[in-house]
Amino acid sequence: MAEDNPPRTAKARRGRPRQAEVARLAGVSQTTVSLVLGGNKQGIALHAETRARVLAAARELGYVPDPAARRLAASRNNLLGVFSFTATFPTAVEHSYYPFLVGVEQEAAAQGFDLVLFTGSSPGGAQADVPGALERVRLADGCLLLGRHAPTAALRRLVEDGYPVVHIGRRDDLSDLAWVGADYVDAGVEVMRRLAALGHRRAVLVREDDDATASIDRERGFRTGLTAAGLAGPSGGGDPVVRAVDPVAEITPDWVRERREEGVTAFVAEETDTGAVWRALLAAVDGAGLSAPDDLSLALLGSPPADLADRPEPTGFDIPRAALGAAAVRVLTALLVGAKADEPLVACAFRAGATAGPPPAAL
Amino acid sequence: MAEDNPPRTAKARRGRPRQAEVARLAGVSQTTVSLVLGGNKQGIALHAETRARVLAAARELGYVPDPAARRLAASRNNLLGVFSFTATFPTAVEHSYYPFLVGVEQEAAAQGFDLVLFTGSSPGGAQADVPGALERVRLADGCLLLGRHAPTAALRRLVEDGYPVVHIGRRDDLSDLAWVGADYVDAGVEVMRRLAALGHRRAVLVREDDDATASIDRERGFRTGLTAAGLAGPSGGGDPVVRAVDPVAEITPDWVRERREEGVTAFVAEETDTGAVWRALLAAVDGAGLSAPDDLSLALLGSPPADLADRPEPTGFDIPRAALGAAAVRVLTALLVGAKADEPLVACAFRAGATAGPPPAAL
DNA sequence: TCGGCTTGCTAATGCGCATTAGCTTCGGAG
DNA sequence: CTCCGAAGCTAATGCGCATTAGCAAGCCGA
Repeated sequence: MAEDNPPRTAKARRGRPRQAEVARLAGVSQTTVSLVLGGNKQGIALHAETRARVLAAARELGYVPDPAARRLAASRNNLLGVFSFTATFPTAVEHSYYPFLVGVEQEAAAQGFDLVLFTGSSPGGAQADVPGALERVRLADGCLLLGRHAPTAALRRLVEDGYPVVHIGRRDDLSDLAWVGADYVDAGVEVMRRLAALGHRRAVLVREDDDATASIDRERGFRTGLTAAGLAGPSGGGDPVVRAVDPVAEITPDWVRERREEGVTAFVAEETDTGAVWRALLAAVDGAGLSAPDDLSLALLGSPPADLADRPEPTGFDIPRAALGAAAVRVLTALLVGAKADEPLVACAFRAGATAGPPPAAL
Repeated sequence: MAEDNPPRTAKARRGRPRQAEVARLAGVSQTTVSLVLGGNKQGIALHAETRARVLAAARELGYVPDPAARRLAASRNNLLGVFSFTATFPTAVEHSYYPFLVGVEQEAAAQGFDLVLFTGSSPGGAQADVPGALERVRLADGCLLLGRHAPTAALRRLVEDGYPVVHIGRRDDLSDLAWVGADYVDAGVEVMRRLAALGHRRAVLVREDDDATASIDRERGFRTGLTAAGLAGPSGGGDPVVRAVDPVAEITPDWVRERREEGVTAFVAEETDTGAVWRALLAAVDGAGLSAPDDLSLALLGSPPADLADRPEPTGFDIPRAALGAAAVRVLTALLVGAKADEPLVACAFRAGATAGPPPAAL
């Protein structure tokens, strides 16, 4: 396979000029060229005229440093990795990491880093955890993790090696794993505070039967807010939190009516991947012949599913995805220089929406 | 596994493992490691067991090649660059490159390349045209370009150096620049063919007063299709193509009525960044008290603006953005192995939509 | 017995740059 | 006159890898 490429076409240029060629033109050494063009941060004495000659030569030849060589010599890549455990750009928009990436890219650019996208799954769909997949991220100076299904073992290994990793989304299973997350608790408290301010006295939360940290946090926010705002659950004494295994089957018009009879005027749902809980709640309220915000108030702990864009905007909060992405980058770059990041929680933005109002006077 | 690295703490392994460390673990030379991991394309004899030992050692240490070093030594590193001249992930959805990236990521993954996103312009707007910004892409084996405002000079330089670049979107200003684009001409012809098949005899195209290649191509598609389908322009003999400098001011209800009196039953608009032309046409038709597809037919050469999602779906075609991204990757990888790419045009998908039908019998 | 072949591996080199440790000169203090 | 230090520059080295040349055995036929 020894096809020698040196003898290119006469026209084809012999590559870009090197520092050595600039040096020859300027009558100095390559070292001097590097010094001049590199800004001479080490403060080595250089004659102004020499400097000028080098600069002139560089301009004349159109010299541009080779980024690969520069990075090799400086032993940094200026690359941040983004690893997601599903395709980073899935076709199904609802699972898209796009909003996070908006923030990631902005912050990375601001800090002078480029981004490398790794895909955890192979394209064919036969993505059964390619063994070394996660290891590839070492190519970058540090890496951001997206998605819930990070293989713990592979991850632990990276972390233990001292490789800088930041997980987007709260994550407590690996003690040394840095993460950033949305402050669901605080956001939930705020929502409950608003409901109380509107005059509500009794509320329930419908959530998935799931133990994702995000769900847990949202429930905690609800409960904390409930207490803090002086609210209560149904008068029957039942738990104000309902875990729905099958929302459609459990959150029925009758269920809504029963809760109302127990004095509940505010119904809160948590955001889920599919929006199933919120959807079920809306359907049940409709089915009961009621409507928000007149007959009762609805709130959603999170953002509504995209396909419900035509429905009235839910009262609740938005997860600041872009801000989370940016925060993750900041934590990561802090790790790169050995600093410990401070606050990993990013505040959610309260969304007034149109599904909550004062409770009906009748109740 | 032995802790015989003198200088390091037992705990902290400095940085990623090198080939030299893999070699030590496997009891071979760095050369052998490079051979094994590099696929040994030079066909040097290697014992299968040695190979296995090396692979095992590499896996154990989590070895990943350094892209910069690889690039420096071999001029390739399995990385494809994506460079855009505005933020790759802009907040404004209409300028989003997301749809392209879907295809780019899929195809790149399929071909075993990872992606480097070069953060071309900073979101803050601070570094409009950092001189060397484009040069950074040389870290990747080849690069995809997105966006219209690529600095021609910097680009020419890359191309002339033989660096593989593919522009997404037709581009003829740089003779040796490879590109992929949507086949607007063919798509336009198809739309006109359909209109003719529905019974229309006279049509007009409203377009921006703009010389973007995409606009030119769409107009060409319209004209070609008009002729091919045996259609004509207004009976008055005016040009069937209207360049609207200010669509809102020019495309009025009266204008629509006049064209209809000239026998025009099909009104075609081109897609623009803002959707202004299509919007103006819809407004004018409404204003004239007419409606599509009963009183006349409307077609849109391209996709409707997102905020008009609730309006009836326009008849027309969709630009296959994901397919374009994938095609761009294929062209790029072809360039990498020195092959010349064949067909840079990707077919658009006809969209039946709901704004076109047979012309009213009265006319 | 020996040259020639094959098999299996390694030493050495260089990619383009940044960095460090010098090596000259020259002016001035002693 | 020395001697010293600053000014002004360069040789040498290494970053991590791919690649080339070549070395050491083992084997075979003559």
